Amino acid sequence: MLDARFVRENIDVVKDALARRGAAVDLSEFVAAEQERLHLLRESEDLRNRRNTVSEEIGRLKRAKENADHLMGEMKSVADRIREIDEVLKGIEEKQISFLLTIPNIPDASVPVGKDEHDNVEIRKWGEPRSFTFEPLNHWDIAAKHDIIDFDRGAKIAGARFAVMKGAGARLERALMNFMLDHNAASGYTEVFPPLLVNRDSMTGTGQLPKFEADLFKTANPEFYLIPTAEVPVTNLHRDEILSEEDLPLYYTAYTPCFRSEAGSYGKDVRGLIRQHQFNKVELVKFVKPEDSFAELESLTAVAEDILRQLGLPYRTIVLCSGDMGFSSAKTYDIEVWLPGQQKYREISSCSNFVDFQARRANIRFKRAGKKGTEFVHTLNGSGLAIGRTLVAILENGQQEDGSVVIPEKLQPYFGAEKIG
RNA sequence: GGAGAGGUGGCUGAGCGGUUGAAAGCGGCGGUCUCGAAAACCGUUGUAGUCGUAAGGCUACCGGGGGUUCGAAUCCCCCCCUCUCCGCCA
Repeated sequence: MLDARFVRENIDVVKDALARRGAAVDLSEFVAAEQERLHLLRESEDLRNRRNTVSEEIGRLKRAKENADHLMGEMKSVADRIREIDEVLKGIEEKQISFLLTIPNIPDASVPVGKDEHDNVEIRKWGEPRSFTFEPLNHWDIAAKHDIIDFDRGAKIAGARFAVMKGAGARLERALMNFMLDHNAASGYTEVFPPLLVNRDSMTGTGQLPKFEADLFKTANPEFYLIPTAEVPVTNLHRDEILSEEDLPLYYTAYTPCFRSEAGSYGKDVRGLIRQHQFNKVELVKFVKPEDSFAELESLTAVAEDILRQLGLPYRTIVLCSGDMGFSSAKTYDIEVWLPGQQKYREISSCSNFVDFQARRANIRFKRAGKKGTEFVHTLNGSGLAIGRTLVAILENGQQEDGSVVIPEKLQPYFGAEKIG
């Protein structure tokens, strides 16, 4: 969420920034409401001041056994007027907050301006896509050959876009989870295993709500939301907290299943493991001081990239253009892994700096030693990595002419074998 | 699921209708003392909004939301959370 005062004092900055995102937002109504709000706020506070003073006087009179009826009568009407104003004020504030909650973050100046994914800019590339002496298969064909992913039974027991991992497939899923967690922990991230169901406040804190309710799964009674990413519970770890300067930076890593209804994505990646309603992911989350956050984004992205290097999977890193970034992000790098089955780089990680956008929503602050007041922390996160897609990449990149799949060396101790088949 | 207890400042803990933004203690910060430190003593120590160039003023906040009242941390209603006991369960 953007700061109301910042918006009213920087209308043009906000307007320009949102235009770069392709979001044409009309701020005039907001600004008018803001003026009205400040006006009423002053009136209400003046009246309260009067009420406080006079009420004290009434107390004094009563203790002295003197009559205070005329003052009490006057204060009754003052109280009524305060109630009236506050009701209007409350209406304005609610409207403003729900408006601000739907305004996306301002892109950082270093983000390339662009309309959609075609305007993203590649900034790094690692590894060479392997040249095959045979026609490389899609992961679902490889999986079928070894009977390690059962899409049909996934559909039977749950529905479309659910899969059952089986035998070496299940084992590979587990091996990747442990490998990634160990890797991230060794990079200085504290491992956490959070709740997978969260309340509405948490979803609002990280920006999923109120705007993207349709993308989420939700329980009926009592009402909980299934997390679409560990970013939600882990970032909300410190919601409504004031951290001290020496606590920062905080680094967390978490494995969780992720649940996404992905409304509107139908027709895309209908086959295979790429787009599922439930998938596993290891996440990286940081809480940092504002002046460090862009350097912290670089180092976070480097940790995620290193996982792919350890696994020997070719990838490239792109910086998302202003029009393609997520709602809450100020700057995002996507890491894309090479998939021979598709002859394409596909997203396997998304690393973002949210600056103070989530921190303001979730009220996560810190206090500098020796300084008065508090500041919002900056939050960041990135996948490190999406497990299902990593598994896809291993199957497709490791496939051999005889149909077997070579497991990356660093993963073999976790997997317990050198190859599948 | 049933029964009970409770949620107050960084922490412990008083207050239960009128100088209470909140006693007291601990902690933190500054100072006196000391070669230095400890102890002791003195002072200070919440967050946010708003007005103001500033100094500072005002307003709000005692789990959250409503209500009663001239006035609420204190009274009433609803909700949330924590703890204890019983039941059930991995």
